Amino acid sequence: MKKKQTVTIYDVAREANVSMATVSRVVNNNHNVKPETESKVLEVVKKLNYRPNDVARGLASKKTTTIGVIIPNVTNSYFASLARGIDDIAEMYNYNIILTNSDGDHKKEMKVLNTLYSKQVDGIIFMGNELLDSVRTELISERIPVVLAGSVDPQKQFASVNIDYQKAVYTQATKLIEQGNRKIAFVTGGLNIPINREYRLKGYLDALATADIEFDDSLVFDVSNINYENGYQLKDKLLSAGATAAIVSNDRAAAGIINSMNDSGIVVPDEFEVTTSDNTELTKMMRPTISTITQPLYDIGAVSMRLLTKMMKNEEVVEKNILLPFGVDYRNSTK
Amino acid sequence: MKKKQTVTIYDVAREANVSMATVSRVVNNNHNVKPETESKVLEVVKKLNYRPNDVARGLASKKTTTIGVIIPNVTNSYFASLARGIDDIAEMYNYNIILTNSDGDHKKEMKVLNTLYSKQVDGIIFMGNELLDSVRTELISERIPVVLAGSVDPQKQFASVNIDYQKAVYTQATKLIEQGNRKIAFVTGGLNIPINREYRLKGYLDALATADIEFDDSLVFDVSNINYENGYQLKDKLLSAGATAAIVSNDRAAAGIINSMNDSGIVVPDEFEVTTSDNTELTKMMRPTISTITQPLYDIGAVSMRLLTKMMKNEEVVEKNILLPFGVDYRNSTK
DNA sequence: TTGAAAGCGCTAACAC
DNA sequence: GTGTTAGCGCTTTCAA
Repeated sequence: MKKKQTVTIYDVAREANVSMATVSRVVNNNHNVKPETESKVLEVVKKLNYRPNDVARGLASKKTTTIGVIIPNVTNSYFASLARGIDDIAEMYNYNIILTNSDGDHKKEMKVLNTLYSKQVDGIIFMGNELLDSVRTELISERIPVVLAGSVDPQKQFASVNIDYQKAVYTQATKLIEQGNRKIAFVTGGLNIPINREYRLKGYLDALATADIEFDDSLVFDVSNINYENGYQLKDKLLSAGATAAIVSNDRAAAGIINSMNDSGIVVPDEFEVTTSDNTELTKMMRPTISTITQPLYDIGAVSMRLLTKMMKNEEVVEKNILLPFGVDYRNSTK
Repeated sequence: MKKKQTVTIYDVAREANVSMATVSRVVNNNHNVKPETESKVLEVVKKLNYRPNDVARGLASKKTTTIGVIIPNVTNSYFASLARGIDDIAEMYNYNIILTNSDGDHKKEMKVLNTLYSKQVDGIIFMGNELLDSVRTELISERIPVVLAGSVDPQKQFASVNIDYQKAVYTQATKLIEQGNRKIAFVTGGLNIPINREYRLKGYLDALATADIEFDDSLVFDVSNINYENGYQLKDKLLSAGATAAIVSNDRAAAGIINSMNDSGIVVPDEFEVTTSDNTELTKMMRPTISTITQPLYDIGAVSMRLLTKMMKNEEVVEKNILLPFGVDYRNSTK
């Protein structure tokens, strides 16, 4: 397979009897070109089937119109939804995304950042549960715009787009309390992670405090690798801790808990209530359907990308830590 | 935010008292360099924190170590799994992927292909249900390697990685027939799509023929936009056509059918059996769990990428249309 | 084993 | 409004 012979800006210039600079102006919609010249150039562009080489452009202009997206795992529909929002807006602004999976592994994050920098990306959207110091340092080292999407940074060092997780959990917990639950389990994927420790857990604690319920730390379940299987395994512990409801921070884990309850004859929601937080499609497909925080996942991605375009173009950014509105849907896993 | 001052190969050369060519050789692991020279250069590289500029490299070498991945929708876990396999192998071979969503829209596919070509990608992995002629033409026009992942091309014009869909459906249908079903619905997302028309449907017909059951076309349900909701709506039609089982080509649609059956008191699998084909996580989370073809999704992506690396390096490719082994898992949506 | 030098295809001053 | 020209940072002959 022989590679196609490429048509360059020089070929167009020669054929149209103008200079390369003029062709460049036309191709880049620079208006300082006489209409007749422009149409002549355009004609030749079409005739020769000229397509600008973005790599050469990138080298000359130091802009690649490519951004890096670091995602723990595309296979996780929470992140996939964000990625979709990002890509759509990127396309709208003529950017492309280089997508890389990190598995939330800091070594991989470091490595990936380095290759993204080598590729001269114009900006970075970072998703991850945690921002290790080394990664943080690396992230600012190149001095290109960075936005955290659906990922919190308590230090607020970076621009970010999220919902108010603390308030969301507070709302869920309060509702469960109003329904008579006094022992509500809090199931989370690692309290070492800021989003869980600094926001979700606080929302839970706030609700308890408001209702004058004493905090019982045996009701906090810190499941480091939170997934369906681990959720499924959790049933006995939940029950023996005396919990009558659970606030879960991951849809698949919530599904696991519900299935394992039902599989052993415990009726959800009558005997045990469950709420979750991502509103992935799964929450509607499960029986019972799962009550959940409704996060605008696509929008979090979309807004992140929009914010990044502003930063890349040095436009004014009024608020760099954006909180999008959220909802709480009560479905059939709660009374 | 001022952009960081960049260290170039020239800086390293000067500081190490060698030529740019030598630095280039060292950085690229070209072995024709005296060990002492090499270590001296490496030292300076480290000291100056030199990082090669891939854009400049790409311009000079005409290789970007970046490939384009065209995917209908990352949000669909079938494709997300493929994408994950692709990215992992890409990383292993030091490639990055530019990911773009096409929604299976041919206009978008054309547009995206053009921007990928502008970005000088070294290869393309294409996913999509259908290969329109215009897209086909565009796909070969640039003469760079292309692999279809989880996407068939009856004309076998492109390299591809798939499973034997015909045989898979044949296996499922035969099993349902053995269990006594005579009226088996075939639910598919568009017979205009080759994979459904040329492979899946044929597998279904083969099974009927083998069992000497006459084909009844009122049992074929052509749902163009196949998803959970449309599956859910299908129940009445399925029942009034007299079907006692359904072979569905999409997990979410199968979930919809099952939920709607159960929601209206029809017991799956006792009164109606369902099989599906993607083995996404959902099939295990549903109650009843769904019997399904088990496709090695991750591997399809991984093998596609591996194949592409071979093509990009002009290595010999023994078989360009790869069929990976599949299985059929019988779970609780069948007797 | 090393260096010199010519590009790769484009943009961006700057000059006219 | 248009052209000239000097790079952008690197790879790759070719020659030594």
